[in-house]
Amino acid sequence: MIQNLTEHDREHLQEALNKSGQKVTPQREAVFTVLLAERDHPTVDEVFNRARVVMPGLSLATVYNCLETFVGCGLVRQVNHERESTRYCPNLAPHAHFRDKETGQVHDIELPPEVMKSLRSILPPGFDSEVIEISFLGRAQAKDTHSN
Amino acid sequence: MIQNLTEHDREHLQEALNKSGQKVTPQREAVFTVLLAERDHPTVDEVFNRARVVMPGLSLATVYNCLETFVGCGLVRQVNHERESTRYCPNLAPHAHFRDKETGQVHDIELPPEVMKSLRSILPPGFDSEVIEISFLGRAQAKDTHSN
DNA sequence: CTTGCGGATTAGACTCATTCTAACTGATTA
DNA sequence: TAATCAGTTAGAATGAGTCTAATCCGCAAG
Repeated sequence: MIQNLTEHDREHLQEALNKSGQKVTPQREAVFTVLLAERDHPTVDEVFNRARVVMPGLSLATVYNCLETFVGCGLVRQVNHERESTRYCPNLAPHAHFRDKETGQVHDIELPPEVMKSLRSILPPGFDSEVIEISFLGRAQAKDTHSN
Repeated sequence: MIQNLTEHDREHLQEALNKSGQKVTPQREAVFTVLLAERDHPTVDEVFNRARVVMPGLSLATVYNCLETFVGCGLVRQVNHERESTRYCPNLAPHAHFRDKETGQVHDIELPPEVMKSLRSILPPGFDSEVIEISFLGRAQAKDTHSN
């Protein structure tokens, strides 16, 4: 069931949008709510279907727009795996993604700072990187703790 | 200019194909040759255009087929970046990819074993991974040493 | 030989995630 | 009230990749 945003999350949304000169709209709120409600790295279609329950007139194009906006102002991250549909993830802490070969589920894997550091250290001089993407493919036997 | 395969490379191709019960064909040879000739992570289209010079009748579908076959028998790796066209890379040593934001060029970054190890160590128990993909996005000022 | 088989190749149709376009909405400003 | 402008909308367009059905070709059996 989709809860409303907490006060804190609403502020977070508003602040991020305002900072890049954009407004909070009912559609953006709905999409953001969906993302926070079930942190299972949904595809655009999944977000669309979940959000439609709450806002029937919502269009797919708007979901694309909202998500792009959120990515642009740093509210969510895109997760790409091979050429599958892009997924979205509201976890902003540095983390890698683990994709279960069998279930297709995506799990967040925390990235300790020292690992980040050792990764950055392998770049030859002259290479300056802003974004590092790390993804594992394999099997997870874990009884689903949290699939963030 | 596209050279022929060296004896060594041809054997490598033949062995890998035979091992998975497939044959060396002129098309596969042409595609493999293109991949080895310019190790700049070409897209399927780029491979197609380069190979056509040497083999005019070659079809795009065949290039897709050949590349898929090669990936299947471990001859080349796929390189995906966001949702851009898939690129192909004949470098089999463990390495990460660095994508230049400006030029779009992809560079290989060597992955020392200890970094691989530290990466594997961040997986919680129960997570078992076969493939690790690491990609950087940023800017490289390096005067192109080698863009493998 | 020549026939038949199976893997490989081919052209073109198809799929489907994503992007684009042009019209519309609704809040805010002049 | 009119003009403006960001945001939304439906549907068309795009384009990488996949599928399909026909053909090709090398080779083993007759």
